[in-house]
Amino acid sequence: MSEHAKQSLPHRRTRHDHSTEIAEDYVEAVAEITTEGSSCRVVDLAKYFGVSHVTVNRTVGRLQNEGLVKTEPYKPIKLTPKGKRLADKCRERHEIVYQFLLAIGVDPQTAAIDAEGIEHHVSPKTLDCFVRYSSKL
Amino acid sequence: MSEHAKQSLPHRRTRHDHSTEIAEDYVEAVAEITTEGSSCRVVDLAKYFGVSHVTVNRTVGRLQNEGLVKTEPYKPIKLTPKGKRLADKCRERHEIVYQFLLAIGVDPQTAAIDAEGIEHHVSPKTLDCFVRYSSKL
DNA sequence: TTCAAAGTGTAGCGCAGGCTACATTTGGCT
DNA sequence: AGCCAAATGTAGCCTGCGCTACACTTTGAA
Repeated sequence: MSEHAKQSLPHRRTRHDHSTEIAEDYVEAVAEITTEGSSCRVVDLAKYFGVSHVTVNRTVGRLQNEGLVKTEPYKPIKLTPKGKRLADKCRERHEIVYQFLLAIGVDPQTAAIDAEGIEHHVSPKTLDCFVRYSSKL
Repeated sequence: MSEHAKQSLPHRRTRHDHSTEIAEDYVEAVAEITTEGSSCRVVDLAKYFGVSHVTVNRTVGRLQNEGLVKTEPYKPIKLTPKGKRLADKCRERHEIVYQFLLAIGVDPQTAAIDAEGIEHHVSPKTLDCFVRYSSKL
């Protein structure tokens, strides 16, 4: 019975975070695509995520409302300072998770896939443990 | 450019899995609540996940369509054999992830929370690495 | 037995992500 | 300049998860 109270906290957290994950994925992608040469367009993100340009468009609109990106019609997508900060944080975390998976013996391709899924659910504390372990080798 | 093809696979996968995660969480919860004495009711799941009974009701309906659970109006929720199998698999995977986090030095409470988020994104290969590491201590 | 509380079901709303189909703008090439 | 293809925008639909409000069963206690 009091099990429920104890359990509900983790679950509640997991559930809500979903739309945040997408925001993180997008700013990460915008950062990566932008630095990779030219600018980041809707079509780039559509290819990157394997979704239609419509989905990208609406999501970018949401991110703009949240102050993470900046766009004008038919113009490239840029990160705001806030978006840049988030992207940097995510990129760093992503790298830590990826390197950690490699460190425990996961093959690079699997590590790349799993890191994508895992990164959003790793708390700072756990991330610390990842760093500590990776650097121990 | 060919970067995109390489990248889109991991992302596509991550994205789709979301509704599957909830199915996994539900069968896991039903299994846990049911074995903990009496039967699993809508209200139990609502408390467990910290959501309204309406949300539980609809989700249980979906899971019934997918053949994971069985219910009749005003009756308890039971797992089908298929649901039981999934629940067992998830429980095992969950435990592995949790124990692994403890093994690398994460505190129990944080490990419980992070395990909830991480478990759905761990591939069999990575899970193997987790097992190997945990048993190495 | 009766009746109120707890549990469950249903209607209907919002948000977010997915899509196709169609309209519009850009941009490059002849 | 003109035109076509690619990129972008818009309309409208579906699914899934979240909710409140309200209706209906179950159930236990007076």
